[in-house]
Amino acid sequence: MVRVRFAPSPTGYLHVGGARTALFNWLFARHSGGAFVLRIEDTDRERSTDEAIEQIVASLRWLGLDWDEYYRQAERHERHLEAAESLLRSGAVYERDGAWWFRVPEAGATVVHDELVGDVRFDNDQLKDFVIRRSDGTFVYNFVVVVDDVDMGITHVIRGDEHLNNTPKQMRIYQALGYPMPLFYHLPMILGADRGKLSKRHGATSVLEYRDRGILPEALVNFLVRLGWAYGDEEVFARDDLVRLFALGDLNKSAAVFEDAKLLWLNQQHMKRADLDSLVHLVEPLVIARGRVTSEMWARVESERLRVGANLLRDRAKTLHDLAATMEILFPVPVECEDGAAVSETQARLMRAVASAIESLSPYTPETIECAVRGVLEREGATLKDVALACRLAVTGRKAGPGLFEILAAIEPATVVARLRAAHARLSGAGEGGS
RNA sequence: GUCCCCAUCAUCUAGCGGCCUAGGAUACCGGGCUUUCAUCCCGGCGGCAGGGGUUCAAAUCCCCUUGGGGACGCCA
Repeated sequence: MVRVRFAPSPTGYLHVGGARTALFNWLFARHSGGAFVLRIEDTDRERSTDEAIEQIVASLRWLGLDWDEYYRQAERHERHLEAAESLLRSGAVYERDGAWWFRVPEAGATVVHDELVGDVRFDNDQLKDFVIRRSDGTFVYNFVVVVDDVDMGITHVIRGDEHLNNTPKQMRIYQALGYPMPLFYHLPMILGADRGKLSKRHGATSVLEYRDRGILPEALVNFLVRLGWAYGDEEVFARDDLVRLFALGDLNKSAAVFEDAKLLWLNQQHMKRADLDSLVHLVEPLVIARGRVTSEMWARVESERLRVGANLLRDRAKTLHDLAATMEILFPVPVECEDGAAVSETQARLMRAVASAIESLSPYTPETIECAVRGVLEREGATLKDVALACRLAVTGRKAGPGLFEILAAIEPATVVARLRAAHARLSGAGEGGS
């Protein structure tokens, strides 16, 4: 039975590097039908905070990484003390200045068998005796991690590269306690664009920041898993695919740079594939948060209209915020025109004609709208190019967007007609002294 | 400084001795489609860090150099 754990220290938010470590552990557990344990490593009472725990939990939940067991390391103090006392009795540990020190022999070497990196040899003379229990009575990471991993039956320790140098110390503890060792996998780091340690100056590093930027969790998961793992030439993976295909043997051992461009592309890909109702549901609070559409207005628009609109608009959005911005036009709010081409008097007249032609259309569909508009154009001797931009601008406020007939059909006819007439009045009214 | 790890296009990667005059993806640049933008499709640009070996044959194995990263806490 596979048992793995993710063991963050609650000293800050969950960053994308930690999230990827958690993801690999979770994928391996789910792929193998094993257990995924979340263990909060809060033995440093100075730096651990409850807020950090809440942030980490919220991040994992948002990513969809569910755990089967949950532990707080600080709550296992009695058990740690018991293990440490046995080492004190056996002489592997001695007390000095109130702290408990683990004795490391100077001769020989300790070889770490890492399943990813291979055998790594550390000469023991580099290892010095180290503290396992502070003088305040609390225990130190290198000791408790071993006791907990053994007690929790962890079979595979999959963790960040920075722990490779700690592993020989931990191995000595496994040996002193007479415990069997798990398999070790030390993952390469995620770097910033300058190949340095990923930090704030590279942009967002917190998982929750990506949520707030309108990234879908499945897109972040897809992006992170591809930092160090590949399945042939495949790029876009649904969560189920990952669980099915993931294998530790396919992990890469070189560090990867985190770059936003591909994440945004993946986000678009996942938005294109997303269930429409879910997408509409996700974008609702974002639209309302923009301040122009109220929740009452949202509730009044038929859900089918929202689905159709979201479907048309999602091909043009990299993030949920992009989608929210364009979804606004589906509601009866004043249109704010971006700077556009000048609209001629002819175009203004045509818009009025279009408004009348579609005013009482039934059914009101892209096909019937196209038919009506083309009828107007034919009578007026104009082409679609003559009115498309003007109508689009009048109705959506933008120069670019979905096909004209599709987007007109997605908006309530009364709103469309009102916007066309308002634009006509604004344009021709100026010449007639205003009205 | 000491120790450890890593090294294929700008970036993510495929490659696990012959299938490689190195494949895919993002980004970028062209073209197609279209009422516009996007999606989509087609094309282009672009890489095995350098040097030694081993081998009939090396991106793939070994060594050195260089470069990058990490660890050296009574942090995790």
